[in-house]
Amino acid sequence: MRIGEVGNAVGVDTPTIRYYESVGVLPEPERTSSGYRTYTSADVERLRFVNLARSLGIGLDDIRQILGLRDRGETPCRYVRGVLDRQVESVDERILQLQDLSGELRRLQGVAATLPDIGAEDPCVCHILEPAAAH
Amino acid sequence: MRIGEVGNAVGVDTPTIRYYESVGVLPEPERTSSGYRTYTSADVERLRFVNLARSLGIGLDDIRQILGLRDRGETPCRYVRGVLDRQVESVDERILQLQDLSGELRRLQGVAATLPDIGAEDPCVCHILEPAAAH
DNA sequence: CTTGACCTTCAAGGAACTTGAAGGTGTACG
DNA sequence: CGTACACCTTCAAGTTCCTTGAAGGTCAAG
Repeated sequence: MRIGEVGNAVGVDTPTIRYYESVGVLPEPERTSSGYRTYTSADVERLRFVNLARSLGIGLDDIRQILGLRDRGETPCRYVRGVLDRQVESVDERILQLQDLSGELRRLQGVAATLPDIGAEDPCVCHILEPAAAH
Repeated sequence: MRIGEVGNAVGVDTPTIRYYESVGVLPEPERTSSGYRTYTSADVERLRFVNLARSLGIGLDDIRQILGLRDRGETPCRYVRGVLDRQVESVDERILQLQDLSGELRRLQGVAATLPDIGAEDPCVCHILEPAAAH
Protein backbone atom coordinates (compact mmCIF):
# COMPACT_ATOMS: atom_id res chain seq x y z
CA MET A 1 0.00 0.00 0.00
CA ARG A 2 1.27 3.44 -0.86
CA ILE A 3 0.98 6.51 1.34
CA GLY A 4 -2.07 7.99 -0.37
CA GLU A 5 -4.11 4.80 -0.02
CA VAL A 6 -3.22 4.55 3.64
CA GLY A 7 -4.21 8.14 4.12
CA ASN A 8 -7.58 7.57 2.48
CA ALA A 9 -8.18 4.40 4.45
CA VAL A 10 -7.54 6.05 7.81
CA GLY A 11 -8.54 9.62 7.06
CA VAL A 12 -5.19 11.32 7.56
CA ASP A 13 -3.48 13.31 4.84
CA THR A 14 -0.10 12.36 3.44
CA PRO A 15 2.04 15.20 4.81
CA THR A 16 0.72 14.33 8.25
CA ILE A 17 1.72 10.69 7.85
CA ARG A 18 5.23 11.74 6.84
CA TYR A 19 5.25 14.15 9.76
CA TYR A 20 4.33 11.34 12.19
CA GLU A 21 7.19 9.33 10.75
CA SER A 22 9.60 12.24 11.12
CA VAL A 23 8.81 12.63 14.81
CA GLY A 24 9.13 8.91 15.51
CA VAL A 25 5.48 8.06 16.11
CA LEU A 26 5.41 5.85 13.03
CA PRO A 27 8.36 3.67 12.00
CA GLU A 28 10.18 4.17 8.72
CA PRO A 29 8.36 1.98 6.21
CA GLU A 30 9.79 -0.14 3.41
CA ARG A 31 10.38 1.55 0.09
CA THR A 32 9.85 0.49 -3.51
CA SER A 33 12.93 0.55 -5.74
CA SER A 34 11.91 4.03 -6.85
CA GLY A 35 11.67 5.29 -3.29
CA TYR A 36 7.92 5.24 -2.66
CA ARG A 37 6.88 4.33 0.87
CA THR A 38 4.97 1.06 1.15
CA TYR A 39 2.88 0.15 4.15
CA THR A 40 1.61 -3.09 5.64
CA SER A 41 -1.75 -3.59 7.28
CA ALA A 42 0.02 -3.48 10.67
CA ASP A 43 1.23 0.03 9.77
CA VAL A 44 -2.30 0.99 8.89
CA GLU A 45 -3.56 -0.23 12.27
CA ARG A 46 -0.85 1.70 14.03
CA LEU A 47 -1.82 4.87 12.19
CA ARG A 48 -5.45 4.23 13.01
CA PHE A 49 -4.50 4.03 16.68
CA VAL A 50 -2.50 7.25 16.47
CA ASN A 51 -5.39 9.01 14.80
CA LEU A 52 -7.83 7.80 17.44
CA ALA A 53 -5.59 8.90 20.29
CA ARG A 54 -5.04 12.31 18.65
CA SER A 55 -8.80 12.73 18.29
CA LEU A 56 -8.99 12.22 22.06
CA GLY A 57 -6.60 15.13 22.43
CA ILE A 58 -3.71 12.93 23.46
CA GLY A 59 -0.37 14.49 22.53
CA LEU A 60 2.18 12.92 20.24
CA ASP A 61 4.63 12.51 23.11
CA ASP A 62 2.15 10.38 25.07
CA ILE A 63 1.28 8.41 21.96
CA ARG A 64 4.95 7.73 21.31
CA GLN A 65 5.27 6.54 24.93
CA ILE A 66 2.30 4.19 24.67
CA LEU A 67 3.47 2.75 21.38
CA GLY A 68 7.02 2.47 22.68
CA LEU A 69 5.89 0.48 25.72
CA ARG A 70 3.92 -1.79 23.44
CA ASP A 71 6.86 -2.22 21.05
CA ARG A 72 9.01 -3.32 23.96
CA GLY A 73 6.41 -5.94 24.89
CA GLU A 74 5.25 -4.06 27.96
CA THR A 75 1.67 -3.30 28.91
CA PRO A 76 0.88 0.39 28.60
CA CYS A 77 -2.41 0.14 30.53
CA ARG A 78 -1.27 1.91 33.65
CA TYR A 79 0.27 4.65 31.57
CA VAL A 80 -2.90 4.97 29.50
CA ARG A 81 -5.02 5.33 32.65
CA GLY A 82 -2.79 8.16 33.82
CA VAL A 83 -3.03 9.86 30.46
CA LEU A 84 -6.82 9.57 30.53
CA ASP A 85 -7.02 11.08 34.00
CA ARG A 86 -4.86 14.04 33.06
CA GLN A 87 -6.78 14.48 29.85
CA VAL A 88 -10.21 14.55 31.47
CA GLU A 89 -9.02 17.10 33.96
CA SER A 90 -7.56 19.46 31.40
CA VAL A 91 -10.50 19.13 29.03
CA ASP A 92 -13.01 19.88 31.77
CA GLU A 93 -11.03 22.88 32.88
CA ARG A 94 -10.87 24.14 29.33
CA ILE A 95 -14.65 23.74 28.97
CA LEU A 96 -15.26 25.89 32.04
CA GLN A 97 -12.94 28.58 30.72
CA LEU A 98 -14.67 28.60 27.37
CA GLN A 99 -18.13 28.74 28.94
CA ASP A 100 -17.09 31.83 30.87
CA LEU A 101 -15.71 33.28 27.70
CA SER A 102 -18.87 32.52 25.75
CA GLY A 103 -21.01 34.22 28.40
CA GLU A 104 -18.85 37.31 28.34
CA LEU A 105 -18.83 37.45 24.54
CA ARG A 106 -22.62 37.15 24.41
CA ARG A 107 -22.98 39.90 26.97
CA LEU A 108 -20.81 42.09 24.74
CA GLN A 109 -22.91 41.21 21.71
CA GLY A 110 -25.91 42.47 23.62
CA VAL A 111 -24.09 45.68 24.48
CA ALA A 112 -23.00 46.07 20.87
CA ALA A 113 -26.58 45.74 19.62
CA THR A 114 -27.84 48.64 21.74
CA LEU A 115 -24.89 50.97 21.31
CA PRO A 116 -24.46 53.42 18.40
CA ASP A 117 -21.11 53.54 16.61
CA ILE A 118 -18.68 55.80 18.36
CA GLY A 119 -17.72 59.02 16.71
CA ALA A 120 -14.30 59.59 15.21
CA GLU A 121 -13.54 62.27 17.78
CA ASP A 122 -14.16 59.90 20.67
CA PRO A 123 -10.90 59.10 22.44
CA CYS A 124 -11.60 55.56 23.58
CA VAL A 125 -10.82 52.67 21.29
CA CYS A 126 -14.20 51.01 21.43
CA HIS A 127 -17.36 51.55 23.46
CA ILE A 128 -18.32 47.92 23.03
CA LEU A 129 -15.25 46.30 24.49
CA GLU A 130 -13.93 48.78 26.99
CA PRO A 131 -16.71 48.70 29.58
CA ALA A 132 -15.91 45.02 29.87
CA ALA A 133 -12.69 46.02 31.57
CA ALA A 134 -14.74 47.25 34.52
CA HIS A 135 -14.91 43.63 35.63
CA MET B 1 7.11 54.52 33.03
CA ARG B 2 9.45 51.70 32.23
CA ILE B 3 8.43 48.37 30.77
CA GLY B 4 8.37 46.46 34.05
CA GLU B 5 6.03 48.93 35.74
CA VAL B 6 3.69 48.86 32.77
CA GLY B 7 3.70 45.10 32.86
CA ASN B 8 2.84 45.05 36.55
CA ALA B 9 0.11 47.63 36.10
CA VAL B 10 -1.62 45.69 33.34
CA GLY B 11 -0.67 42.14 34.22
CA VAL B 12 1.39 41.30 31.15
CA ASP B 13 5.01 40.22 31.32
CA THR B 14 7.78 42.19 29.70
CA PRO B 15 8.78 39.80 26.91
CA THR B 16 5.14 39.77 25.84
CA ILE B 17 5.04 43.57 25.68
CA ARG B 18 8.16 43.58 23.53
CA TYR B 19 6.58 40.87 21.42
CA TYR B 20 3.42 42.94 20.87
CA GLU B 21 5.63 45.80 19.79
CA SER B 22 7.57 43.57 17.39
CA VAL B 23 4.40 42.45 15.62
CA GLY B 24 3.01 45.96 15.33
CA VAL B 25 0.21 45.76 17.88
CA LEU B 26 1.91 48.33 20.08
CA PRO B 27 3.83 51.32 18.67
CA GLU B 28 7.54 51.78 19.27
CA PRO B 29 7.82 53.80 22.48
CA GLU B 30 10.20 56.60 23.33
CA ARG B 31 13.56 55.62 24.80
CA THR B 32 15.71 57.05 27.56
CA SER B 33 19.22 58.09 26.60
CA SER B 34 20.42 54.69 27.75
CA GLY B 35 17.92 52.87 25.57
CA TYR B 36 15.22 51.90 28.06
CA ARG B 37 11.66 51.99 26.73
CA THR B 38 9.43 54.61 28.35
CA TYR B 39 5.65 54.50 28.17
CA THR B 40 2.90 57.07 28.54
CA SER B 41 -0.46 56.45 30.18
CA ALA B 42 -1.97 56.26 26.68
CA ASP B 43 0.38 53.36 25.95
CA VAL B 44 -0.75 51.68 29.15
CA GLU B 45 -4.40 52.02 28.12
CA ARG B 46 -3.63 50.58 24.75
CA LEU B 47 -1.93 47.58 26.30
CA ARG B 48 -4.84 47.16 28.66
CA PHE B 49 -7.14 47.03 25.67
CA VAL B 50 -4.94 44.48 23.90
CA ASN B 51 -4.88 42.32 27.00
CA LEU B 52 -8.64 42.47 27.38
CA ALA B 53 -9.23 41.55 23.76
CA ARG B 54 -6.73 38.67 23.99
CA SER B 55 -8.53 37.38 27.08
CA LEU B 56 -11.68 37.27 24.94
CA GLY B 57 -9.78 35.04 22.54
CA ILE B 58 -9.47 37.72 19.88
CA GLY B 59 -6.42 37.19 17.70
CA LEU B 60 -3.60 39.68 17.32
CA ASP B 61 -4.49 40.27 13.68
CA ASP B 62 -7.99 41.38 14.62
CA ILE B 63 -6.64 43.49 17.43
CA ARG B 64 -4.21 45.16 15.07
CA GLN B 65 -7.12 45.87 12.69
CA ILE B 66 -9.27 47.41 15.42
CA LEU B 67 -6.46 49.56 16.71
CA GLY B 68 -5.45 50.52 13.18
CA LEU B 69 -8.98 51.71 12.38
CA ARG B 70 -8.99 53.72 15.57
CA ASP B 71 -5.58 55.22 14.80
CA ARG B 72 -6.86 56.38 11.42
CA GLY B 73 -9.78 58.13 13.15
CA GLU B 74 -12.31 55.55 11.98
CA THR B 75 -14.90 53.81 14.12
CA PRO B 76 -14.12 50.13 14.53
CA CYS B 77 -17.57 49.29 15.94
CA ARG B 78 -18.85 47.45 12.90
CA TYR B 79 -15.60 45.49 12.71
CA VAL B 80 -15.76 44.69 16.41
CA ARG B 81 -19.31 43.39 16.05
CA GLY B 82 -18.16 41.07 13.28
CA VAL B 83 -15.25 39.84 15.37
CA LEU B 84 -17.58 39.21 18.30
CA ASP B 85 -19.98 37.22 16.13
CA ARG B 86 -17.22 35.06 14.69
CA GLN B 87 -15.75 34.59 18.14
CA VAL B 88 -18.99 33.44 19.78
CA GLU B 89 -19.55 30.97 17.00
CA SER B 90 -16.10 29.44 17.20
CA VAL B 91 -16.07 29.30 21.01
CA ASP B 92 -19.45 27.59 21.13
CA GLU B 93 -18.39 25.08 18.53
CA ARG B 94 -15.23 24.38 20.47
CA ILE B 95 -17.25 23.83 23.67
CA LEU B 96 -19.43 21.24 21.94
CA GLN B 97 -16.38 19.42 20.64
CA LEU B 98 -14.80 19.39 24.07
CA GLN B 99 -17.98 18.17 25.71
CA ASP B 100 -18.10 15.24 23.30
CA LEU B 101 -14.46 14.60 24.03
CA SER B 102 -14.98 14.74 27.78
CA GLY B 103 -17.84 12.23 27.55
CA GLU B 104 -15.76 9.86 25.50
CA LEU B 105 -12.78 10.17 27.84
CA ARG B 106 -14.96 9.47 30.88
CA ARG B 107 -16.44 6.45 29.17
CA LEU B 108 -12.91 5.18 28.59
CA GLN B 109 -12.00 5.81 32.23
CA GLY B 110 -14.92 3.56 33.14
CA VAL B 111 -13.70 0.89 30.76
CA ALA B 112 -10.17 1.20 32.12
CA ALA B 113 -11.37 0.72 35.69
CA THR B 114 -12.99 -2.65 34.92
CA LEU B 115 -10.37 -4.04 32.59
CA PRO B 116 -7.25 -5.92 33.71
CA ASP B 117 -3.91 -4.95 32.25
CA ILE B 118 -3.27 -6.64 28.95
CA GLY B 119 -0.61 -9.27 28.74
CA ALA B 120 2.67 -8.72 26.99
CA GLU B 121 1.81 -11.37 24.40
CA ASP B 122 -1.39 -9.60 23.40
CA PRO B 123 -1.06 -8.15 19.92
CA CYS B 124 -3.27 -5.10 20.23
CA VAL B 125 -1.81 -1.85 21.46
CA CYS B 126 -4.28 -1.20 24.21
CA HIS B 127 -7.54 -2.80 25.34
CA ILE B 128 -8.69 0.43 26.85
CA LEU B 129 -8.46 2.67 23.82
CA GLU B 130 -8.98 0.35 20.88
CA PRO B 131 -12.64 -0.57 21.45
CA ALA B 132 -13.27 3.16 21.12
CA ALA B 133 -12.53 2.84 17.42
CA ALA B 134 -15.71 0.76 17.01
CA HIS B 135 -17.62 4.07 16.92
C1' DC C 1 32.59 49.24 44.41
C1' DT C 2 29.92 45.57 44.26
C1' DT C 3 25.44 43.43 44.55
C1' DG C 4 21.06 42.84 42.64
C1' DA C 5 17.12 44.19 40.14
C1' DC C 6 16.01 45.77 35.89
C1' DC C 7 16.82 46.68 31.11
C1' DT C 8 18.67 45.60 26.09
C1' DT C 9 19.00 42.48 21.68
C1' DC C 10 18.84 38.44 19.05
C1' DA C 11 17.87 33.58 18.41
C1' DA C 12 15.59 29.47 19.21
C1' DG C 13 11.92 26.53 21.05
C1' DG C 14 7.19 24.67 21.45
C1' DA C 15 2.69 21.80 19.24
C1' DA C 16 1.15 19.81 15.51
C1' DC C 17 0.96 20.33 11.60
C1' DT C 18 0.51 23.06 6.74
C1' DT C 19 2.22 24.98 2.62
C1' DG C 20 5.42 25.61 -1.07
C1' DA C 21 9.11 24.76 -4.21
C1' DA C 22 11.38 21.78 -7.26
C1' DG C 23 11.47 17.62 -9.19
C1' DG C 24 10.95 12.21 -9.95
C1' DT C 25 7.43 8.12 -11.07
C1' DG C 26 3.66 5.50 -13.02
C1' DT C 27 0.06 4.81 -16.05
C1' DA C 28 -3.54 5.63 -19.30
C1' DC C 29 -4.68 7.64 -23.63
C1' DG C 30 -4.09 8.98 -28.50
C1' DC D 1 6.14 7.07 -28.57
C1' DG D 2 4.85 11.15 -26.33
C1' DT D 3 2.40 13.50 -23.05
C1' DA D 4 -0.91 14.58 -19.67
C1' DC D 5 -1.99 13.81 -15.00
C1' DA D 6 -2.11 12.05 -10.55
C1' DC D 7 0.91 10.66 -7.26
C1' DC D 8 5.25 10.39 -5.00
C1' DT D 9 9.93 12.43 -3.09
C1' DT D 10 12.76 15.91 -0.04
C1' DC D 11 13.72 20.01 2.32
C1' DA D 12 12.56 24.41 4.11
C1' DA D 13 9.70 27.69 5.97
C1' DG D 14 5.23 29.38 7.79
C1' DT D 15 1.43 29.28 11.31
C1' DT D 16 -0.01 31.25 16.44
C1' DC D 17 1.37 33.48 20.44
C1' DC D 18 4.19 33.74 22.97
C1' DT D 19 8.31 31.66 26.24
C1' DT D 20 13.07 30.82 27.32
C1' DG D 21 17.87 31.54 27.08
C1' DA D 22 22.26 33.72 26.31
C1' DA D 23 25.16 37.58 26.70
C1' DG D 24 25.55 41.84 28.23
C1' DG D 25 24.40 47.08 29.62
C1' DT D 26 22.18 50.40 33.46
C1' DC D 27 20.97 52.16 37.83
C1' DA D 28 20.09 52.80 42.78
C1' DA D 29 21.36 51.26 47.33
C1' DG D 30 24.63 49.86 50.83
